[in-house]
Amino acid sequence: MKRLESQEDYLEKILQISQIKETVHAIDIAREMSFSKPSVSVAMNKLKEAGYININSKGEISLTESGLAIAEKTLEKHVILTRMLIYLGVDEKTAKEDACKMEHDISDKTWEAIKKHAKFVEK
Amino acid sequence: MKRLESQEDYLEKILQISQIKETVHAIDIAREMSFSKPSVSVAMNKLKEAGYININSKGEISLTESGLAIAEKTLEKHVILTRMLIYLGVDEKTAKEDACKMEHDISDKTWEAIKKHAKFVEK
DNA sequence: TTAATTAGTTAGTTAAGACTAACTTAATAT
DNA sequence: ATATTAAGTTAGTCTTAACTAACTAATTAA
Repeated sequence: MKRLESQEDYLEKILQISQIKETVHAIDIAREMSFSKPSVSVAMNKLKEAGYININSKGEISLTESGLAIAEKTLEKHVILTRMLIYLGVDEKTAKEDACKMEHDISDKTWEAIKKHAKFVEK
Repeated sequence: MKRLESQEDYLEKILQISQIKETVHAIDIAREMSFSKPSVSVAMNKLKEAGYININSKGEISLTESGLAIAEKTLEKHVILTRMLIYLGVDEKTAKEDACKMEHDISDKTWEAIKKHAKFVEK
């Protein structure tokens, strides 16, 4: 089964929320992403089915090992791409928006190449 | 009306075909993009509706002024992004694939910034 | 001249991913 | 105790964009 762009976005957001909040609920995601509750509810069940998250009886959402791996990789892409675009002279808002779209399109090979270059640029 | 990723891909492909062939037919696009004839037929009618292409009685497809503008910009992004990724050490096949996805995500602001940097790098 | 191929269209299907409306259930406040 | 609010689910709708099946129309070949 192919991994989907929207799933990466949800997993990334779960990780981000978990970094600033004790527990993550569907409603937090809905608010953060400006999506409706049903959209998030349905998406969470798909992520659960796919083995990327667990949801306990209190509705608390946690990333599984595989979910965390995707979330971390996606977030890393987001952060570094944003930084690179800002470095190139793009304003922060635009940089974040574009990075958020680009992060899903970049293959592992390209990502390694970009990271190598980013490391060089950062010095 | 928001411009769609798939439309940019179609317009770019029409431009590419027109650069190597006298006339462009729906069937050429279908073959080039590995899409079914009906998919292309429907897509072409939407592009016509939107004013991006004309289709004459022989089924020959031509870009309008606005369609050409989008096609050229998209193709430019494709070419330069591919070149940049190859420069960064990505193999050609991967570079082309990733560039084809990324080209739709990049805002005008970011594109200007990247081009400026690309110009610098090319020297 | 009839048969076969080619190009294009129409109708209907599927899938992802958003939406609203309306429901349940649980917690909170009066 | 009852009413309200909050969280989550279910059902059904919409759009985009692909698909197959089946059609028309025009060209080409036997």
